[in-house]
Amino acid sequence: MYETFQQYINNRTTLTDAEKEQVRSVAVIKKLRKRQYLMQEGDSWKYHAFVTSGCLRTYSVDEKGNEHIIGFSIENWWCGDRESLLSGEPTRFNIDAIEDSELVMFTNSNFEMLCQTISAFKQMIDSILNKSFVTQQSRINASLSQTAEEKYLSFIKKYPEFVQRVPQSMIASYLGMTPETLSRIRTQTARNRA
Amino acid sequence: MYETFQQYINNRTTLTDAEKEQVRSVAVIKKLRKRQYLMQEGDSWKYHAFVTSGCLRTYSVDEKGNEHIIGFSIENWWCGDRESLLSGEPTRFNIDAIEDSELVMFTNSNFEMLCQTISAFKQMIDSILNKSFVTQQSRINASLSQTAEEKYLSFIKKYPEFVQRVPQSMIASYLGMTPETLSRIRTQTARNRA
DNA sequence: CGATTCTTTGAAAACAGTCAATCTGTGTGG
DNA sequence: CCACACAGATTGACTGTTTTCAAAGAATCG
Repeated sequence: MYETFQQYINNRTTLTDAEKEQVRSVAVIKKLRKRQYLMQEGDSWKYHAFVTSGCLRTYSVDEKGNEHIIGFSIENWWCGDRESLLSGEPTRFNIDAIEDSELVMFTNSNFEMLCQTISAFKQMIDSILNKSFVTQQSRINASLSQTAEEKYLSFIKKYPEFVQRVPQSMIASYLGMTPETLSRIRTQTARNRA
Repeated sequence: MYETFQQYINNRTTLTDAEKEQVRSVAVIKKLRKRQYLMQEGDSWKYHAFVTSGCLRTYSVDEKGNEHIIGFSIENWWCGDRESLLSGEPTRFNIDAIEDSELVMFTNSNFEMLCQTISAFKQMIDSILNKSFVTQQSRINASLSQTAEEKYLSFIKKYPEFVQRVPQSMIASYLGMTPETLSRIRTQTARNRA
């Protein structure tokens, strides 16, 4: 529902009614069924996508066929592939829906037009990119400095909402371990708490 | 030398002489001796720093005292901590010089002033942040999907200049392995080539 | 040269991955 | 409403990789 995206904007910046309407006029609603792809490896990605409901995952597939989850996107998150968007090259990643989902999408050219005409909009987007950068840096630091158990404990602390909604095997993939390892970590930490 | 930074700008955008002068007028040159800190854990970081010569590393130190290298910065790279810059919180990271180095620095407020007054400058900075984001995402994907050996081979392919300049133990830290493991990987791959 | 730093090597221990079997819960069709 | 199928989670035994600790060997710098 577009209302979710409107709320998101209202919480972050102030636009005039005309500007709000300008944004809305170029937004496209997209619905995805569970397991449906938003983007597949090899596609050329030219959008900015905002999740209003549901949950998606972005992942790569290596030569052995193993999936590696780069990120999850639930309501009020953006998703897509900046690499392909910037370079124009086909994407190395896949995005599919873990739950039935709804998105608000903008083509890149419309999105850039919005950024150029509405400076408050541009500022909001800049701020989001800055925060995403910091989040990624934290994840890199975590991957270097934490043990498997610490990674899991940090994850459930930082993203408790995902634990409920995302299969454990996908959380394992996001954390860079096998589902078996994560399962053993969980029984171990549960034992230690008791 | 400021000339290096001027060249960097010239290669990426076009500024009028007045704009160039405006940038130069707020730039501060900083020299660092090898092993000297640019930033220490707990500092509050309020700059944008560009390396004109030398080499620096950004790293965290965990509870056990182990260092984990988040990144290297050589000439024509930026360095600093966006997390502290955005949040105002003290930084979790350290930056020090691996070689005698020279930087061009801007306070955050001067830097924002430049972005606001010179739109070409702002565009250049936006483009850099976008590219950094993509680079970070690649690194996250690599950390999830590659074996230790693959990580090392990708690294020397992507950053051959670092291999010459940075101690192996620091490359190991950057790649998330111990120096011993990296050393063994190197002798192994050398054997396989022969 | 002497001191320091970095790299290599070895052996043992800790850790995570693989493969296979079993268990659990959910949802669907008969 | 039950039984079955299926996806996901757990467990066990085994293998392989990486870390740890310790010591010896290069390389670099004042």
